[in-house]
Amino acid sequence: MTDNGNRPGQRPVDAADIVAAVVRQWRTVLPELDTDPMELIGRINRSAALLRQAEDAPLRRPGLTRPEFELLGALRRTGRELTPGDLARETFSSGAAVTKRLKQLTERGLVERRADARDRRVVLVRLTEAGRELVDAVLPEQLSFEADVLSGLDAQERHLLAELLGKLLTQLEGRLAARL
Amino acid sequence: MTDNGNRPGQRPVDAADIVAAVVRQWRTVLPELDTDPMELIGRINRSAALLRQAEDAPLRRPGLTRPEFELLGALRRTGRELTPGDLARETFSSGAAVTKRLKQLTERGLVERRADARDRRVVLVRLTEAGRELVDAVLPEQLSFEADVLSGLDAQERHLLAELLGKLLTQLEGRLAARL
DNA sequence: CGCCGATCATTTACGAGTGAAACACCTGTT
DNA sequence: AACAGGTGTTTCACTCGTAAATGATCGGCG
Repeated sequence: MTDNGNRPGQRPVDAADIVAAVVRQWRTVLPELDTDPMELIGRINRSAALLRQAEDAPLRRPGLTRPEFELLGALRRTGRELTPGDLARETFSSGAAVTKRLKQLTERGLVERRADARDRRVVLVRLTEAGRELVDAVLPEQLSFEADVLSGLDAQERHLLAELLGKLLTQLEGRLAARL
Repeated sequence: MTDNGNRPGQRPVDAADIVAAVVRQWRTVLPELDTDPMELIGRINRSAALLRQAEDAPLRRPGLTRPEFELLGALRRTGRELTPGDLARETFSSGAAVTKRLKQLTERGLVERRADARDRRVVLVRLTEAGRELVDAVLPEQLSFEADVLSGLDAQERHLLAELLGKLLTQLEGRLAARL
């Protein structure tokens, strides 16, 4: 494939991103360090931070935050009513956070709560018509915006990257679930 | 060309990670959606979240948060005194956050502030001896912990992944810098 | 020299998330 | 039937981050 002068003892990375610069600094100060994990984890974190910062442009227009949108999205894609507990699991946030978001989204008329008939502890949450319409309107914009942001990579690179991250994620999910 | 049916093995989408499951849900509900960006961005975000959640184990022992450690690391790897403004740029956080962290780290005796002689607006921050020792003690542990977390991928996959993310990051940095 | 806009750090007010406690309710056991 | 323990949701107290305002200082320009 690409031979980028992968000489042993010398690193293949002449990349221009910030993480590469940071790693170079570390190596000049503490040369015996194994900096490999930084190159990967640092880049994942940094990419996520950059994406989070910019990616939400189409969401901000209707005044949504990303966690709010993910909550609405979970309801939309499952197609059924979900409990706050379900939503906490689906969006990987605490129950308390879900309660707060539900409060706001209810006030805006995007979701509705109703009591469960059989078990009165549980609350069932569903999208209102307005909520469903909002998700259906925003999601394509958001996806096209994201596609644009990712357009610096060609389709093959994107798929390869997604595949590798999927593999990593599968491992992490198993490994970290075990630790909890 | 995107015949991404549910045939296992043909597309890389038979992955078992959570993002794949989410994408599958979206496709059954809104089949006309181009879900490709989700597979990539979703996985980046989710990986970052999972890593953040677990990765900091060696940091917590000495009672450090990750942002605090990154501040100390910036001082250690540059080898010079930095101003709060520098630190804000290096750690990608707001100036106010840096001020708060400096307060705590100063109280713990890990960093020191001193006034700049030429320009009395600026403050120069440096590691104390204890701070330097702490970074040097914790960093190898942290890196080895991270290497362990990443061990589900083999070396070749890790390097390929790091390389692709580096390319993405380079693009994002340019693109998003332009938007600000 | 003295003012004016710019720059740097800090303070302030506030919003959002978290873990733990509180509350309501269910279920199996005696 | 009553209770004990478990589960689901909400509330509470707290921490952390941010944006905007504040205060101090610099540099240039009339």
